[in-house]
Amino acid sequence: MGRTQTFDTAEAVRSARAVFWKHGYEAASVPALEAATGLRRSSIYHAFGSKRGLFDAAVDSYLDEIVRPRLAPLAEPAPGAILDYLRGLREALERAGSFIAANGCLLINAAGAAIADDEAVRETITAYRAELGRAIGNGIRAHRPDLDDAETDRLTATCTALVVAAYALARVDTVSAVHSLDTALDLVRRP
Amino acid sequence: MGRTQTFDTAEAVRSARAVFWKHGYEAASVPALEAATGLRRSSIYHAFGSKRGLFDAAVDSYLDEIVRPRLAPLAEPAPGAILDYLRGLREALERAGSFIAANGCLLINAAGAAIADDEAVRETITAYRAELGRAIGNGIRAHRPDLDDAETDRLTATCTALVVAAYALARVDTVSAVHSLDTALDLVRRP
DNA sequence: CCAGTTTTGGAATAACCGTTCCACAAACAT
DNA sequence: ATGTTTGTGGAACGGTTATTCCAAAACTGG
Repeated sequence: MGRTQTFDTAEAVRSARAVFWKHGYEAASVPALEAATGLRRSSIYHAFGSKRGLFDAAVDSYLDEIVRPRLAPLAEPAPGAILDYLRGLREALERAGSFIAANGCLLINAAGAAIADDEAVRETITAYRAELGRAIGNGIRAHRPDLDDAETDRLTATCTALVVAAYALARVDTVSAVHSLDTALDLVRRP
Repeated sequence: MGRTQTFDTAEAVRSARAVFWKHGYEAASVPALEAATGLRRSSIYHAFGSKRGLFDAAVDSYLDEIVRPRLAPLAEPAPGAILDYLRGLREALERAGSFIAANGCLLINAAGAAIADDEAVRETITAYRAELGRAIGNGIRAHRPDLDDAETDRLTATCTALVVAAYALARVDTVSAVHSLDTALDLVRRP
């Protein structure tokens, strides 16, 4: 073996994730990542290979620690889960201090940025959207077993798009973002 | 007076607009803007003051020449206008070579980028979303006079969000983007 | 305790960023 | 034709970018 790493990798990635989330990939400078993580350049490059490597780790961390915990309850056939999900997101978007209100979604932000020119990033975002859609579909099926397949699919597509739209505008227009989720809640509850 | 300008301002802005649209504000370098417009730095800075000044001109041009012509037909009480709008957007998103398919919406891309930290840009995007929502509302009222106010508002909000979501994912996931518009068409046509 | 291995601190790199400046070219007013 | 004003070409600016390199530090297996 050799010298042992003095920092906690997951914690460093979490700090870097906040920077990427707030500023986007291109505007997140290495000095800013150093400051946030408390690491020196050499440690970052040694551990992650490149700024891009750290970003990839941040995205994985984002999916595992932020996205999936939020979607997890939808996997179970609980009728109220979809409402809880939408209400939770709405509350997060409305709470002024919250990270998600100030910065939206790391991956949906990336979808409109230069980093999305990268094929691997595009695939990650596409897979994320698919995962979001499946989770919402599960939630809707559990809440509205009365709907037929076509109606379920339509409501799922609508609801997922409403969530995507809320994320896309979160940083810029809180009112629209929250309104988007209210509409989703309305549609899901509708007789 | 003095020496006359040798280039067409509107044409230069159009060229710059394409660069900002494709790469986003921060990733659009001044050399790239020089190459696209055919101007030298000095002419750009003389005419627009800064990279940011050129961006603002590009945004105005985007609204006047791209967004508003597309929304204009919705201002008149034509029942088919909303369907034409959604179908036109769908077609543009699906056509592989189209600029909008490759780059989405200049302003919605900006909403998730670092430039959105600027208050003036946020206001522009908020106003744009409002304009989009009003236009879609007009189109829906004309197409579905049977709906009451609450139903009209809900359908408008849903439809606008579906368009925003389509734009947000256009660069990354054409399938989802087109599906989002199909869902909008479906909802608008629904009995 | 020493040899081997890995991490860390810090300086150095070259390329690029947006912006400024100045001399020269070109047009209009007189 | 001359003086004045404005646009253009091109070099130069300081600052920042991501990345690399190397020597010193710290740990482990023998």
